[in-house]
Amino acid sequence: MTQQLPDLLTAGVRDGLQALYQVTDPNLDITLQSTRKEFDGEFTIVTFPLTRLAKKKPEQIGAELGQYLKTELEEVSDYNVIKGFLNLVITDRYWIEFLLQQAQATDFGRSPKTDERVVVEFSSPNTNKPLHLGHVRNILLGWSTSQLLEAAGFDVKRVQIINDRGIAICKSMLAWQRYGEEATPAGKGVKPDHFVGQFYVLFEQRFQEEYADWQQTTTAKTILQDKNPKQLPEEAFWKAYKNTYFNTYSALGGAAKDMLLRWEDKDPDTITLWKRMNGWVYEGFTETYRRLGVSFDKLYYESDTYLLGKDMAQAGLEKGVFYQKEDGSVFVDLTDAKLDEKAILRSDGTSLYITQDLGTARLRYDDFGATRMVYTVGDEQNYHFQVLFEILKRLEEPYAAGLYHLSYGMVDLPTGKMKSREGTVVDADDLMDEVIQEAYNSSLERDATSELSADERREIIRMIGMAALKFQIIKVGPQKRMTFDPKESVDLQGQTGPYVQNAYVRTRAVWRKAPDTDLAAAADYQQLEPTERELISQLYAYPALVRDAATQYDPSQVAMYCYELAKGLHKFWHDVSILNADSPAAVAFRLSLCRAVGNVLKHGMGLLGIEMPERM
RNA sequence: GCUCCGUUAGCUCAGUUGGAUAGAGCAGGAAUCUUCUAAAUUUCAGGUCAAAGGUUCGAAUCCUUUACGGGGCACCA
Repeated sequence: MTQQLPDLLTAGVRDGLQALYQVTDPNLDITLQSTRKEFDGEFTIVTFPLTRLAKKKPEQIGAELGQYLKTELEEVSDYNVIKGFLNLVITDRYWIEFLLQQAQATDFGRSPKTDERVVVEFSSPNTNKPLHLGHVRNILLGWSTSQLLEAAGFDVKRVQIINDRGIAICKSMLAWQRYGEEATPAGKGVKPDHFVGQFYVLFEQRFQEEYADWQQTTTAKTILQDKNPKQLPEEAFWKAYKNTYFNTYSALGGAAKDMLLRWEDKDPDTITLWKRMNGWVYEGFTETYRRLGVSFDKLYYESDTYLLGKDMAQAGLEKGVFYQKEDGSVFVDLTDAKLDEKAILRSDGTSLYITQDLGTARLRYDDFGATRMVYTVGDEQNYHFQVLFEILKRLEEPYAAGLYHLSYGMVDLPTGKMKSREGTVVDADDLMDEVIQEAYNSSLERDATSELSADERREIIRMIGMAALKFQIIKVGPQKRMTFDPKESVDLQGQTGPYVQNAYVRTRAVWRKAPDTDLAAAADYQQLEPTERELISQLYAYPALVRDAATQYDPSQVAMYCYELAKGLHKFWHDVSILNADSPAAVAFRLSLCRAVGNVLKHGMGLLGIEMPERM
């Protein structure tokens, strides 16, 4: 049983083609796929592409090849042919031995560890407001991908870069300084990151008031007349003009910019205030991360890294990858890679966003020696990462071949885009509260956990709510833009986290009832029921699925797999009796099957950061 | 204007390197709890895979054009 079935079968097909038709093309691509549910068998060979080589009809090839494989391979018990499809049935003996010998292993699905190191970046918030639904998708995606890479054998380091400086945090600071009256989160009883966010919102409000007043001045009226060539309606014009107003006329805008300058000059009072307010934010973030069940190996702060990368700019110049313009600015020409010319340093020699990213990449390599780096960042930055990776490649950085932008689509609400200015942002903490409340409401109709303590029940309800939320988000492929309805779409039934949890709980319940069963009898089990055969072949596919999902950086595949496996378990549960089965062999075998399925469900959901309760 | 991405059932989503009659869940109709947890199972209904053309034995999948939606095109981040 050392050789995997797909390899064994394709090798068998090659042998068969040679024996039957004298075909020996080593480059021949044999199409092997898993058999659809409505047909008998577990693996299917597509014979259409073979017609040219064998010079026979697909049905005939299927029949001849099927007979050959049935005779030559002990693992193949039967076959059937439908048009150009040869469906192969694997013997019960093979499946039974696989289940009892391999699928019971606690490390089933895990690849052997290598010492290849990968850095996964995710979350990377700004420090001016609390985390919201968009961050939640980023965090769940980044976390589950990091788990997936770990299961695939990599040594994973999880990091985030915290955008702790800049004009945004200065707005919150200014608002607190002017209107906060020395208030503190503890004093107000508000979660500290939300507290800071309130001042960010307050700044925006005051700024809008100031802007509205200013629009009545004669200066403003002149501007509206002179600088509106497209004849936009007044409201639209002012909306478009807002940035210019902030930067040129606004007193509040000026004050915020002054604060940023003082921060850059390391003014002690400004730094003290900055540290204090960021401290509040980190306290709040820590709590949110804890509830989400994620953690990091290292945090990078933009205040430490925003000047990095100048040495990379210098190195690039020396290598001739970059060039300097007359005004002193440094550029890279990527037009031959179908990208643009991109600035690396300003004419005054200061860094840009991309410069910083070059420096940070190098810093991570120096910190961890990672040969791969994954950036979990929204798809609006696709172009930025193309440019970044291309530059790093040209600089011949040692990790350049292992860079990956884990790009994901925006999360929309049923009402449209989330917009912080319009107050339509779904807050991460509120969202978690809501789903857990929903799980609680739902639990009131049941009594399966009534004999447990209040604490234990609360813990189970928390797990169910979080599973619903996480599964809902992770099951959607990363690159896809998704719609999330915070009220209605957190279902607890059907294709959901709790559905999978329930399947696991069933596998545990049956074991609680029969803890001392002698499992040795399982080896005597002879004939598989259809649902058993289905479950085992699903288990069989798990290790390859984890590897594929990891190479594609796609946790949604694991989510879909867990759902399908849970569905198989539920059907099995409905169709056959476990503890009251006909023979001791059947009881032992089915208990073993339950254990293997339970292990895989727990492992797979664990990769997604979803916990499994013992009861629910 | 240039460029990238998306469009599959009323809604939310799957759909492997091109393969069988395009699949799930929710919502709607109908059944199934004295038996290992009914957060389950079974069943009915629901489709011009955005549109047109092309390649192929075979296209939701690859190519071209179009429509609609979104992103990106700073010495911003």
